[in-house]
Amino acid sequence: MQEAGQKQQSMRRHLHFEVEGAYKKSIGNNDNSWNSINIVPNVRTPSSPMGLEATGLFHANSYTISNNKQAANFSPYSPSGSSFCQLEMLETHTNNVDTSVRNNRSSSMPSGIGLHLNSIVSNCGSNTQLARKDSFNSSREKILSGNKQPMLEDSEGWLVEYEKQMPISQDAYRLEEFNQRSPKKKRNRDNNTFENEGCKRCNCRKTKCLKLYCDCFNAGEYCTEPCTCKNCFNRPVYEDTVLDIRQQIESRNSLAFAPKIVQCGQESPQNSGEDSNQKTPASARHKRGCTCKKSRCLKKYCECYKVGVGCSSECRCEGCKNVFGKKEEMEHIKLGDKRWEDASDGKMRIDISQPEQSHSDVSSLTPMFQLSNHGRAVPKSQHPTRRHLASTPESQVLSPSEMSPQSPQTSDGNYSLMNVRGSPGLVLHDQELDYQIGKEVYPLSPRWDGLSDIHDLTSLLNYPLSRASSSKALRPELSQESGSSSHGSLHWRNSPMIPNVHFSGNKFVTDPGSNNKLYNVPEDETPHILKETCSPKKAVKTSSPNKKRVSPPHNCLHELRGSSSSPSLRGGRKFILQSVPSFPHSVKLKKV
DNA sequence: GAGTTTGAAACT
DNA sequence: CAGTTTCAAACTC
Repeated sequence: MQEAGQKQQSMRRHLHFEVEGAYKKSIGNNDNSWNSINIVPNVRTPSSPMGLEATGLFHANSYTISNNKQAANFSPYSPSGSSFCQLEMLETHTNNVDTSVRNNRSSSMPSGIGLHLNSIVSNCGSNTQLARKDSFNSSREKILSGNKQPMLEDSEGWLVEYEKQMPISQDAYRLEEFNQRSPKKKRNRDNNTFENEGCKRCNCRKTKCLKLYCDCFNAGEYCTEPCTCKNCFNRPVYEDTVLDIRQQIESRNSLAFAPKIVQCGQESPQNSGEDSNQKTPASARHKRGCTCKKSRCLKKYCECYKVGVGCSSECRCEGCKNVFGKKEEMEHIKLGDKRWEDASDGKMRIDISQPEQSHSDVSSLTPMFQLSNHGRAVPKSQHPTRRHLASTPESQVLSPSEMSPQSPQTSDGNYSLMNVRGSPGLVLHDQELDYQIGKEVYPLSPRWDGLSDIHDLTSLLNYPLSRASSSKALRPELSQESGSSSHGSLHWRNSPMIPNVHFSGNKFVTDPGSNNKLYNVPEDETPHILKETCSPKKAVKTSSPNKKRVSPPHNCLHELRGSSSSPSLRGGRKFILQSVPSFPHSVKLKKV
């Protein structure tokens, strides 16, 4: 630490935190200071005065919150023994604030491991993706139970308790207030939101960035420097807090952090007799729809417009004029588009026999932009430079940032990767999706919301699991090594855009060894979080346009299928990803 | 830049 | 669960 400090400029302030011995929370969340946090491992520091203790939290403690990149970057430093870290604040205003870093849940790693699925601005290099806490729930609970740390019963209450134990936090708050950017800067921030920063940052004042009001939090990201929020808890140092609250929110609404934009093409036709826009080329839409009454869906107040999608039957908007697709238009289109379905045999197929074609073909399935731009800027998702988007056409979840005309262009490959990793897209609400390898058919639960890329079953398979944050049910690996790599195996996993990430335990982990494995999740192993929402009642709720809070639609396919006796497989269409030579370029999605 | 409007989220 | 309040972003002046 000394050395490290000496290397730093004299202006640097040092925040010390004991990684192993004490669990300290820092309220040093001043926006500016946040930027300049560096956490340097291997530095021993005095125990924090903070009363919060958490033992055994840190085993791999190196991470760096890079001020330069406006991001919290956690380096995979794992000093088996070193339990102390130094948090260096560069030009910080909160020099006396101890910071606890409960880190190294690979979740926070830039590699994309543990990326939250709902990231909307995954291309924002400045954002730190939140990790699923699931993977370390057990340890955390142990820690907490033995830690006397207040458990979250109420997010606000928890914070209150939290803050009570952190006298420093009060000062930090004052400091923060003192250093708070003036509202005047808000405009600057606004200017930075998309065009300049490439990502949208928040300006929360009262919610501590721990509610869905906060765009960062909502997107599963930590607040970063561009944010002008106050009393922000949505930062890596409060990872546990964030994750707890997220879990709470998810407990209220399991889809709270689910992708808001889905490919309706994947929705069951039955899902509606009315909601057939899924079949339309303009298949992307807002999952819950909007409820605009005055803006006519022509302003960014509108959730649909904001992300560049047309309104759908899910919307309860009034006087919809959405340039990306009016509600009425969407419904009209959906009725007419049959490309998803093979009329001759009633089987649904996606033929992506050729790479480029597959892209174009699939893209044709996601024509939302094509159909609905209406002369507006083409959503970034179509931007040629976004190779991953180009190569992962519609099947992937269209993140708002991708879809938004305002979304920034990604400067590096990160975006796409993250997007693929974290933005599962297609939502199967009512259809069984199986993929066939050779002669075997592997069921993919339609409950899985994450069919993000036909090319990427990995993504597809992983997403739902991620959704099952609290689920202990872990799907077994599909590992369809049965087929030859060229034939039976699904090549998409080899796709450059497909990270070798899979869902292990409760989080995403890189699995170098299983890079080529497929995952098969028996239906009965569907994450309970998804299962539990499968009651007809909830399904109705989901489909109800009047519901603000949405239940997982995908879980309810039974209902969507009608009230047929057996929810899981019967009554619904079954999709089979038919493998053809040279998959992934030759994959057929077959409805059986 | 201040104030207003808007609709989602949260609350009752 | 419907109605209300709170919130932060979007928008207007």
